[in-house]
Amino acid sequence: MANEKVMDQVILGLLQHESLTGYEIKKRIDTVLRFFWNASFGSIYPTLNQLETAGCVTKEQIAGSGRNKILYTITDAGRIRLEEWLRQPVQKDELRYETLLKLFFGAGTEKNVAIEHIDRFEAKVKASLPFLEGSVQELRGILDASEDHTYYLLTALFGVNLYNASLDWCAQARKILEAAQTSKDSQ
Amino acid sequence: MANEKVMDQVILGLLQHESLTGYEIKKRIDTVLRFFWNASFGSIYPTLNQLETAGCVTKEQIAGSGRNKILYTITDAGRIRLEEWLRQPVQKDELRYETLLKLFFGAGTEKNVAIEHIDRFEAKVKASLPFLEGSVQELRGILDASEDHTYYLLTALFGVNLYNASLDWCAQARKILEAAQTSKDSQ
DNA sequence: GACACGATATATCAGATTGATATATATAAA
DNA sequence: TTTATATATATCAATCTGATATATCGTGTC
Repeated sequence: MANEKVMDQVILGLLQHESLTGYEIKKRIDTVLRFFWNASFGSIYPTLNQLETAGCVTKEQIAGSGRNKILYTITDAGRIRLEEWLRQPVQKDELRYETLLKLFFGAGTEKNVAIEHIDRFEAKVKASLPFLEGSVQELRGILDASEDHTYYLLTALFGVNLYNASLDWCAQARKILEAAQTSKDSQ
Repeated sequence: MANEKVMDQVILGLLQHESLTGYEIKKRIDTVLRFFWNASFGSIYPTLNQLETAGCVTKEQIAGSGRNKILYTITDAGRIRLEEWLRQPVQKDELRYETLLKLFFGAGTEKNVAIEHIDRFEAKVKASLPFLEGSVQELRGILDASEDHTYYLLTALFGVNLYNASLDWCAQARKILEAAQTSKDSQ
């Protein structure tokens, strides 16, 4: 048993809400889970087959008009497996920021290079914030409609906190670099 | 060429500062890079061999007293390769939080389970903050001693911002869950 | 009507990474 | 003396990513 494969649970979690194809699962991950989880087709399709073998999901061929399409539905066994996982303590929360890596080793280049990394990082964060802030606003308005909305709100709120803290940091970081520049210039 | 292997650059970045063994590289990653990057022996040792073959590092057998030990030193080619990478735009900054995943799918269990996840998350963050805050304080005091310190400060500062934002979120999240609990109880 | 383009849809593979395990010595504590 | 922990390298199965292949569908445009 050892370590549960988290990908299994992501798929079961999405299927608990509605039956989906592999392609639709990928889209869900890329939109709603995007800022705290991601996955590729190369892990989604094999995992779906494993879950079917394990009896956690059932396949259903949809013959749209020649194009093949496979709809997956969660089973009772799948729901039980998901619920058990949800109760277990979290194994790992991980941050993997190449931006911080390039800054940490940044003394190897000019300060301008570091500032450009910060500018690009800031631009990415600013581009992502509106979606998260929109989600928070929307979810706060429909909190009573479904228990799900409360949980979605929690995650979106984390994103807003993280991204605002990131923007604060961008301003602080630029100030520190500018100060360092000044002291060096005056040597 | 396509995508540079980031692990190569992490090792070159650490070796730029001082020659190290594979084991010492692992220790550096686990302490100073810990909160925004990590790596296992299974990627460090093979990568070191690849870097040697590519002429980016040189090996040196250290015969301490029977125990084998291999010290790696960066070459000029390695320094050039690192500097080129430092100038290139960041490919990917990634967050991978199992905690948010369990909360997102959390309507499948009781609210108490969600609160426990938040409590454990908060405990982990609180345990990590002192090290980061200590680093910030220390680095601010020795900013003039080395250009490196400015860059180390930037990354430590990001950690402090992130972790403080995380603690804020824990309080917000608990409040939201408690409010939802109340409205359900009063039905 | 022909053509191009992007979205839908599944599948596979090389290369890279993790977490575990194996092996062996050194050091410190009980 | 024994036990445990730190130092040190190495390898492996399972897994994941990013790329690529294949094919259909819908939409816009020349």
